[in-house]
Amino acid sequence: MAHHHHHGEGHTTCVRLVPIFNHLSDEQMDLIAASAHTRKVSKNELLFRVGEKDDTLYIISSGRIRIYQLNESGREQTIRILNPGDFTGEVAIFQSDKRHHSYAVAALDTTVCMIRKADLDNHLDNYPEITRRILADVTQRLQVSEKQTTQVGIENVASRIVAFLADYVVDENNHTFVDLPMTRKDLASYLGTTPETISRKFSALEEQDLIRQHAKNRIEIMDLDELLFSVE
Amino acid sequence: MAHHHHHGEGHTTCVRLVPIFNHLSDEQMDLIAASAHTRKVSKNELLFRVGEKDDTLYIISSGRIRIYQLNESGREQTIRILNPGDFTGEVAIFQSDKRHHSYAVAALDTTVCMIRKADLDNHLDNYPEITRRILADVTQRLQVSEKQTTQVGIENVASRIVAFLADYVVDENNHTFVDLPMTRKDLASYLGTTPETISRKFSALEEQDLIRQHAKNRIEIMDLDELLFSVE
DNA sequence: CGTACCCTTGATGTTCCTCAATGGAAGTGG
DNA sequence: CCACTTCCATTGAGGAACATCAAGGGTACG
Repeated sequence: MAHHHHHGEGHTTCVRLVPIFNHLSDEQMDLIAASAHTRKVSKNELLFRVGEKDDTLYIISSGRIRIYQLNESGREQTIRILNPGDFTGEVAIFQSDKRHHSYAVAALDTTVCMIRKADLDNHLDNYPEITRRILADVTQRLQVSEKQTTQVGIENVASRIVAFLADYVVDENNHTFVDLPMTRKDLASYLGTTPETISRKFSALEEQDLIRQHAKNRIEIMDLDELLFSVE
Repeated sequence: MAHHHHHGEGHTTCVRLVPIFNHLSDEQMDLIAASAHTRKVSKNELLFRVGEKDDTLYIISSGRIRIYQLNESGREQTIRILNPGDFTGEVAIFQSDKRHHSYAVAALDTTVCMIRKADLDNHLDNYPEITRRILADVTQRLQVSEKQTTQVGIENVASRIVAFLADYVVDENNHTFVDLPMTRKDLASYLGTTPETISRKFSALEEQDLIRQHAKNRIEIMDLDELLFSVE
């Protein structure tokens, strides 16, 4: 282990952070951490882009990564937001096509740790449970992605916004709040619409006294049930 | 093995059909087939529905299954079409929530073979490679699902249709054809639109001499590049 | 202190959905 | 095999939802 100390503590931290590894013993996690490398990505910097060859598993140590796709006219569809403990890089696992099909950009200054496929394969052989956990995670993501497709495909924008808000509510002192984890532009991209439409829908919900916009990204939900009902 | 012959040959057939098992030896596949059960589903019959508890892996032996979701107003979003050799049932693998989040309906008279989670877990323990292959498949499906989200989110209907057609082209005698694997209604559901809009877009493409509609589900592509270009 | 980006609101236009009517194909039962 | 029903596909008319273009003010950041 000692010869890896020059990498800093980041590896150990992020390996312990992520559910696919944290069933292992400390010694086992240290072994995995030893195979990891750290990369810092500044806000707005790309971690990878469409078409790039890559066989790396990325684990977010701190910060935030946004995964998106792009069409010919330049419009973005945000696929996923990665927070600390989340990982991506199924490209490294799915063998027959190792090119990225999405862009990954840092939404904040971010630190990721990376494990190369050769090392990961070793770990998977040694600890088959890791494969099971990755499978559980990817399966969960598939569910979320299919739900997103359905939302974008058959719900109107108001419904999509409300469904999104409902996923992010937290309760504080008998009040219900949502702290938006992204700008309206990014929210629009995630919900398959435009910032202008997001803005208008929020205003409309506020006029109906269903929500109240406090700070820019802090929204109070007056009555969640009523809000959900209003868009059916 | 002999005591399983009364199940018929279906099990063996479908276990051999599916890429997640066909790396195994005949004897190993026979063992897995022995744990499978067969179910016949008539056209338009549901295989499972939203909210049902279930811990089964379904492998399509023959026929076709359509997976879809439903919103409160009754609109359908088709998520996936399963053909022989395809499987579904990640619900059986992802542990924490074992309820279906989609409906599965037979688009044709269909035979599926089913493996229960307890048996599957056994197989996964005995042959870790199966987990890797399932992971590869789910990862691939995640890619497709994310692409579908992007299509539905930021492309107009004409683009979605053309992208869909491009995925299904086959060449015959110097002509390019697409045999639509479903009705326009189902295609509309898959593309997040309505049958009327599908119909109109096809007519428009035909007026531009980009396609020609022969039999109901047989479409000739006059020039694929031109067709792709026309919607950019 | 300026610049750039984000958010909001208005005016306008397009896309696509909804409702409705019709013709045709496929399936069903006599 | 034909009459009947049912579903599918097409086309039209109308309208709703949303995108686009444009301009304004607010805010963060160098």
